Amino acid sequence: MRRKSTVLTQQELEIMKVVWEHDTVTVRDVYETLLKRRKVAYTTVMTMMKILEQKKYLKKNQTDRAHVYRPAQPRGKVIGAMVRDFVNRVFNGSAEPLLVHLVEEHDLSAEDLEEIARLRKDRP
Amino acid sequence: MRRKSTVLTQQELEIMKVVWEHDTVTVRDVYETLLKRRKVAYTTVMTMMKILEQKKYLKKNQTDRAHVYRPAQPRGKVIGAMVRDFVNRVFNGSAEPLLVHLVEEHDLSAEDLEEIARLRKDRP
DNA sequence: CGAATAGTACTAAATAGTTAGTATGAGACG
DNA sequence: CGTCTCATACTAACTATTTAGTACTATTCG
Repeated sequence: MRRKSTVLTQQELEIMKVVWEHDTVTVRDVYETLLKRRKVAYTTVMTMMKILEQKKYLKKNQTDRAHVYRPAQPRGKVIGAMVRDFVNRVFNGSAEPLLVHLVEEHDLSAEDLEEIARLRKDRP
Repeated sequence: MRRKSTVLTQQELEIMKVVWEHDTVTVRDVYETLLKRRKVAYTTVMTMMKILEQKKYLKKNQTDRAHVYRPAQPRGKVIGAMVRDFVNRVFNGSAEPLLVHLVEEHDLSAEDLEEIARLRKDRP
């Protein structure tokens, strides 16, 4: 089936989170991790992981019995794309308004911000 | 049809952006604004606005000929909910990693951050 | 060996979201 | 007054995403 979304969809993200945590996984690994949180079928996880492979988020290599999957792209890059997509869609591409929301609605102190600012200065 | 998403979907957001810009709109107003950007049918816009009314994002009052819609919730509140949802889904609820992404991937200077921090200090 | 187990591929279908057509009615207007 | 225009309600259908069943193959193990 053709997929439209360029960034990860909700369920794809859930699976990628598990993959990034473990770095190297089988379908069973992901299945069992997800099962702890919610009911899901093994084949559902398999289907999603196949889609993720087609979309170049995962790569697999046949080790012995089961396929072994690993991330095809670093976490930071993928999440970064999601952030950029969100900023584009919701804030028409400008990050400042999002910052303001974060400061107002989450408990971010001035100190948090200063620390980030410091980090920014160190790596210009 | 039953809707699942609690926050605004992509197309719902596009329409709400137009509504917030104008504050008081008819279906035709929104339709014509959207048309400038992409092909869309009048009835499509109408359907979406009806859904938005059901979801309590819009309220309408029959003024004379056409229904007049206005936002049922302030922009900041709705966008804030979207930000919170995003932070929950992508960052498991913690805002700091999102901040780091914003700093690294968008062109946010240390000065920007300091200004936000100042704003934060003024309104604790 | 032969049954149970674990894995994959292929396929189907349910759910969510988006788009738009058709019927219908009320007011404008020649 | 009959017709044109614009608006709505209802409905249908398409696309995207998610979920999972079934058939088949290889491996394990008593």
